[in-house]
Amino acid sequence: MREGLELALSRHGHRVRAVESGEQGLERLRADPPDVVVLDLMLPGIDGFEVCRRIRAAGDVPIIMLTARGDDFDVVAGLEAGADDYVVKPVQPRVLEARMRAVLRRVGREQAELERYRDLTIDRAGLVVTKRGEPVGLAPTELRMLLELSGTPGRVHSRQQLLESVWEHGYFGDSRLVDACVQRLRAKIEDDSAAPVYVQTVRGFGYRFGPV
Amino acid sequence: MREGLELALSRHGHRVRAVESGEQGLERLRADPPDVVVLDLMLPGIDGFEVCRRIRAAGDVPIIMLTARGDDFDVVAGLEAGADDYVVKPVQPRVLEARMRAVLRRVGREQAELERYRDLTIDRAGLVVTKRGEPVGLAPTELRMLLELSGTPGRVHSRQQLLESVWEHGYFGDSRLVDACVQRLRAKIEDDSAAPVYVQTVRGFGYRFGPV
DNA sequence: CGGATCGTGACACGACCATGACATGGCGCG
DNA sequence: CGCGCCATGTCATGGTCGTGTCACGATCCG
Repeated sequence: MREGLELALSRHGHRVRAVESGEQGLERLRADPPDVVVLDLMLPGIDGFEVCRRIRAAGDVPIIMLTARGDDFDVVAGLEAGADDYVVKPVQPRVLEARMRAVLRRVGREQAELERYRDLTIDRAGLVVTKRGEPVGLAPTELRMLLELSGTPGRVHSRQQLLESVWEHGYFGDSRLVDACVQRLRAKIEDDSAAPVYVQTVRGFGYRFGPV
Repeated sequence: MREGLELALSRHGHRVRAVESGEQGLERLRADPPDVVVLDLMLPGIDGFEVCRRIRAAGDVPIIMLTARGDDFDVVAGLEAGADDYVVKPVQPRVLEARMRAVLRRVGREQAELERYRDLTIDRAGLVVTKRGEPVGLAPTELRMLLELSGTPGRVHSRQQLLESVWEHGYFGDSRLVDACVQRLRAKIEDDSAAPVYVQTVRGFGYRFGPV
């Protein structure tokens, strides 16, 4: 069953690390904490409840328990031991995955695709930029500019390239418009706009997103 | 305690109807049978056992009893009166909820998986949306819009994407139609539509379901 | 030192969106 | 079959904020 679940979840894009006992699981947990733990109660060595309590004592990693069908005592004991949810065996990968997503959402750990650059994080899916955890209010064009530049960090983008990629409707105005936009962008994401860290000027050529 | 449980269970997506006496409960039961009854033994008027027997005589609604700690007599008498399970006071909402789910599963009435977002719960299987436990009357298009947005929380959906996914029959009208639909949706699920919590505007890009 | 390049701030126009009203059409109910 | 309600698409309005432009000052380079 373990191998079956590992295969099914892997095929759905999850990184799965399956272990064979509670001891291995706890060790693995210290080395590389996962986003969610799926814990069977039937274990060799220390039992599932004890594993659950130890995981809960060590941190707040969400836990989904696998229990035998109809064993109400296990369910209640499991939840009291600190589990976040339970799934009865035999388990369908689809159901387990739904519960995993629900639990992850509940504890607010939905794994977003976040890019981090020093104090700056960029969420391309949600179009949210945060600086030291605080969201930065970027205007649409400023945001497109940042996305374009940060899409290829370290590469210099000419003003003409930026005019075409950021201003989608073919634009043939003053290329100084790019300067103005960069300026406004810097004012919002840089600590000291006189010494920019993220959007750097390459005199005579254009702009570059750093640090590499 | 009644109000505390009502609040806690409502926040977990259950529709709760609390009453103050056995008579009220029995009356309510006839008018709108619930999926499960949580019944305290300490009641004004007719006592809990009698209420339990009458409920059992009227139908097969599952009953969970609240008993004083360690009172074995109550437990036995309660189960003989027809209760399906019991929980000792003081009761933790989490424990009660686990028992409720266990009992509902036993009688084959497990409710569908609910997604919770603050005061909002979404039942994708039953297509029911509730706000603070009260069902929200959404129009078909509004519901599809909410399901589409909340399917990938935190992700920005462009108006074009929404037109294609929510209005299945390829639609090429004014994309402002999306605005109107969002507006109507907000009026029903947001506390303050001027400061939306669930459906957020991302100026220049589209809409996003939050909270992140 | 002079010219080119870039940063900075001000400002006015316009894009973008919320909001409400209104016409239409579908569906249920009598 | 007719009526009425509700959902839906369209439009107009108003307000907010983003954006393009300009002028001036700072800075860098030859």
